[in-house]
Amino acid sequence: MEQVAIKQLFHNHEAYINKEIRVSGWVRTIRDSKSFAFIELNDGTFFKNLQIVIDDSLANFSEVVKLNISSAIIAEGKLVESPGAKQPFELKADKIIIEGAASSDYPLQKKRHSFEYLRTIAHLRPRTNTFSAVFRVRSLASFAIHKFFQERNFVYVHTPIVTSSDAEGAGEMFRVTTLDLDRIPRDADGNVDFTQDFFKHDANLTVSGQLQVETYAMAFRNVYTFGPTFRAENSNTPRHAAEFWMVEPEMAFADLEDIMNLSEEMIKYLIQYCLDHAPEEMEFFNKFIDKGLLARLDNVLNSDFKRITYTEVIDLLQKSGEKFQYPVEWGHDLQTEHERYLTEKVFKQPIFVTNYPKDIKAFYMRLNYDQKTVAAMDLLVPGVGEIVGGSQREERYDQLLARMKELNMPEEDYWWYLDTRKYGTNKHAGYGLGFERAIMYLTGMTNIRDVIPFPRTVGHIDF
RNA sequence: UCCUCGGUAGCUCAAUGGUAGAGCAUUCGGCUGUUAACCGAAGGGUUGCUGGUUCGAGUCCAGCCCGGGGAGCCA
Repeated sequence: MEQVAIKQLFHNHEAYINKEIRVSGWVRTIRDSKSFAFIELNDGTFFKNLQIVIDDSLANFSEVVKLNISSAIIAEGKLVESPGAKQPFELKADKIIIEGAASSDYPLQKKRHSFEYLRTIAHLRPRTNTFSAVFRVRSLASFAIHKFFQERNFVYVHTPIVTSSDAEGAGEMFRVTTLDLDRIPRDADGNVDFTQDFFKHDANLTVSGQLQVETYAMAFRNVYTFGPTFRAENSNTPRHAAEFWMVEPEMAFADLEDIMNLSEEMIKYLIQYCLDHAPEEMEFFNKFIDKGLLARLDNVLNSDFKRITYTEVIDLLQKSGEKFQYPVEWGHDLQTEHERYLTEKVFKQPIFVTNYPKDIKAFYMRLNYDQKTVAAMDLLVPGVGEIVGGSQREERYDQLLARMKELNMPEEDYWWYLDTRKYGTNKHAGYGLGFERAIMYLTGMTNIRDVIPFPRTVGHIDF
């Protein structure tokens, strides 16, 4: 007898109709009467459940109808057309094998739970509709990222997770050490003696693979990283996590315009891929999580992202007549309220804001000819905020070194980075995409903790 | 870290300073095509913790703990 995945049934049930098949999975719900019952079975391969019909001719009928939700069973029988309106077919089972019954204290009920509660049972929440949909989309989106870049001949580079220095001042870092914290070795000056540590040097978890990946762009031309990133910031918001994934493409012989085009194309590709490969899940999000989701994604697919300079944004905000809590002034970074006003009130679509003042951006960004701004871009989207941040890099050796000295950065730590500007430098550019923020945007989920299987945030490292 | 809202049964939520409740889940019973099935019954509570005000506190006050949202920082 053929073991069939429920996904196969939904995609091609004609091939199985009136045939004997075997399925296996977890019970989502059982509706029973005196002499017959319906079981909704989910086998993990598909968002929808298979309805199984049983009657009391089944040897273990009375035992089966008493099973609790999430019990694991194997069912054998004939796939038949269903008289019920809500499903085209169902399994008329003549044998149910109980693999593992779920005990009666199983915490998930058939009605809805709050996301807050589900976070406390992160090991069980993938069995719910919402999280099943979220994490299938997350999987598809990861694959789509690779597919997008591989189709364009980008080389995937594994940049290090453990690093020796604060790569770009991107944030507070997690320290990596094997030193005995109860007996920390000190040098003559009383500082921690890292020569006795594992690497004979202080070490941290990466906050970005950008500097390393730039060196590979100088060899392979177009490259990308896609991996975990760590920030030890004490930020407690629905958009921040201590461990998250980032996609960082880098292109040689490319400028700001090129990476804006690339990231716009990438976002659209991601959306299209998920719509094509998880239509049931996307439908579910649209119906239960975010009513305007599909219309919004459709709008994104069919429009060009707006591009506007920082200076124009400041002008626009100042002339808007809108009351902002924080003053709008050239030289200050845009506040969340400003970004929201732009994306949600004015443009209602993703926008690139470009050419920020150099003093509010990172040292490696290319200085524009006005000497005041750098060739940077942020992609802002309604509801989520900044989803992509990128720039054309400062490829001029003297210019880069001068900027590093201005910021009192230890030149000797960056000798290898500076070398790229000595040996065949060229204009190049790249960006970072916050993968979880992209998932939030794709699904309509509003908390980053609900798009990471086991989220790590300040004070939380359960599971 | 700051601001703000909240914490009542396993879950989702009610309860004017005066006997702590419902739906779902659980257990038991009923029901011949259900669709978060339905009908009946039962069990289930130190109302986050500590202290205070009061004849009387789930409700008012203070401190603490935990959670949500907003801000900062960023992706």
